[in-house]
Order: sequence, then structure tokens, then C-alpha cells
Amino acid sequence: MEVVGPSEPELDEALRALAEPRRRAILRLVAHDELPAGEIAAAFEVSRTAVSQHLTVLKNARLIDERRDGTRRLYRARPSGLAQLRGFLDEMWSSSLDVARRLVEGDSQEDRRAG
Amino acid sequence: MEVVGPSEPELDEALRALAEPRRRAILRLVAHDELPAGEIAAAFEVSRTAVSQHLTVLKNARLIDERRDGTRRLYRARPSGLAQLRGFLDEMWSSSLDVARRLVEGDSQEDRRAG
DNA sequence: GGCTAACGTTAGTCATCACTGACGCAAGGA
DNA sequence: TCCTTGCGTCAGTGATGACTAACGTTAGCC
Repeated sequence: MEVVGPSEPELDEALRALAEPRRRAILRLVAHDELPAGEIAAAFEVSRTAVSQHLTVLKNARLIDERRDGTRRLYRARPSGLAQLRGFLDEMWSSSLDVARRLVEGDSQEDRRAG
Repeated sequence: MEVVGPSEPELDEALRALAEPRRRAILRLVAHDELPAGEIAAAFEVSRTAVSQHLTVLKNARLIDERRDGTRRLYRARPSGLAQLRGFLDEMWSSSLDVARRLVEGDSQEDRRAG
């Protein structure tokens, strides 16, 4: 039996986006200020191309919003995109706390199955 | 100027571990029950080798704990490992909310710099 | 000691991905 | 119209990673 859980394309995309340190750094920048792509790229030593691709990934993951102003593109973090991740972590966290509590109480997995 | 943020090896390892769907599925399993490696592997269609490697990654990321019982190795989720991720998300979330509020108030980035 | 069960580890393969330079494109100003 | 500025896109490359089969190791039973 294959267990893969519910289909979760959005969560997967968001977590894959956050798994890259440079994208987290970019997200931190635009979490504090709305910034144009050029200014974001200037904050890093990698090429402007690389930063542009990171911005595309973050945008597809719905972690940032893009707004156009002439030839400039302004980016900022998207709070609701992070909220979903909090939900995932909270669920895992409470579940794991339950297991910890049961183990302390001596109620092993086999006990619960036998009962 | 290169901006990479504070060194965050633990956060990085945890997020990289969670970026893989199979590892999230494994984590969900051991968040509900403490399970031996064989039983975890039986829940998936990939080889036992692959699951063992996933368990190693999750263990190194401090997202699960391992306990030995004879030849068996029992695994379960580690609540404190998830708490760190919650902290990261909370910080980003509140920062992005601040930016959203400032933009709504018409206090643009340029305004704050000029002022 | 010999055997089996339950796992981890190693070596090798294929796909993914972060990166670069070159190019394309839209929005102004002269 | 021509030129520049600000960015995204394309094609190619090296590194990472998820996977498999084969092998090594430890615990317990006979």
C-alpha cells in the first residue's frame, strides 16, 4: 500500500521554494520592503539572471506578489502564502506532541492496537 | 554587497528535508505513531533502501528521533524540531504583514527613505 | 557455530536545479 | 526614430539528490 497523503501541490511548491537559502534571503528582503528586481539583485553576488529566476520560483509558489511600475517590477512578500505553511507545521507539531504524551504514559502503539 | 543573512545551517537542513514529499509523508506517519523502519518502508512503493535514506535525512535534520529495540529501530517525530520552523515562519509572516500595512497606509519605501 | 530477521551502507544511474552569458522586449527620454 | 534602462527568457553546464541492487552488520534463536 502506497501512502502519499492528500495531494498537496501548493504546499510542495512553497516548501521547495523555501528550501533554497538564497530564496529565503530574498524573501526576507521583500518581507521588510517592497523592492524592484534590480535592487534585490544588487544585494547578492550572483547574476541578475539567477535572482530573476528565484523571483519567478517565489512568485509561482505564491510567496511573493509582483507589481509593475513602468519598466520596473516591484516585489513584496505575501503573508497569506506563509499562512499555509504555518498550518502544515502546526498540524505536524500537535500530532507529534500527542505521540510524545502517549509514549510517556506507557501507551505503546501495540497496546492501542491490541485494545 | 552580498546579503545572505545569518548562518542558519539547522533551519536549512530542516527545510531541505521537508521539501521532499516522501519525507513529509514519512514524517506524518511517525507523527501519529512510533514505528519501526520496516513498517514505515512497507507503507511506500519505493525500496526499503530509499526509505532508510529518507529516515537518515530526517534524523540529521533533527525532525525525528531514533530508538533501538533489538534489531529494530523505532522512529517518531520530534516536536522541538518543528518548533524552530514555526519560529522562522512567524518572523517572516509578521514582517510581511508590516509591509502590507505600510503600503496600505501609502507610506511607500521612498517616503520612509526621504523622511 | 550456523541461521535468519531487521536495518544501515555503498556504488552507480538518471533527473532536477542553481547558475551563467547571450538575447529579447517593453517603457520612456532625446 | 534611436538609444538607454530595467527585466525576463533561453540554452547550456556542473552539482545535487532520489532512487535501485548488492553487500555489511547486529540481535536473537537453534
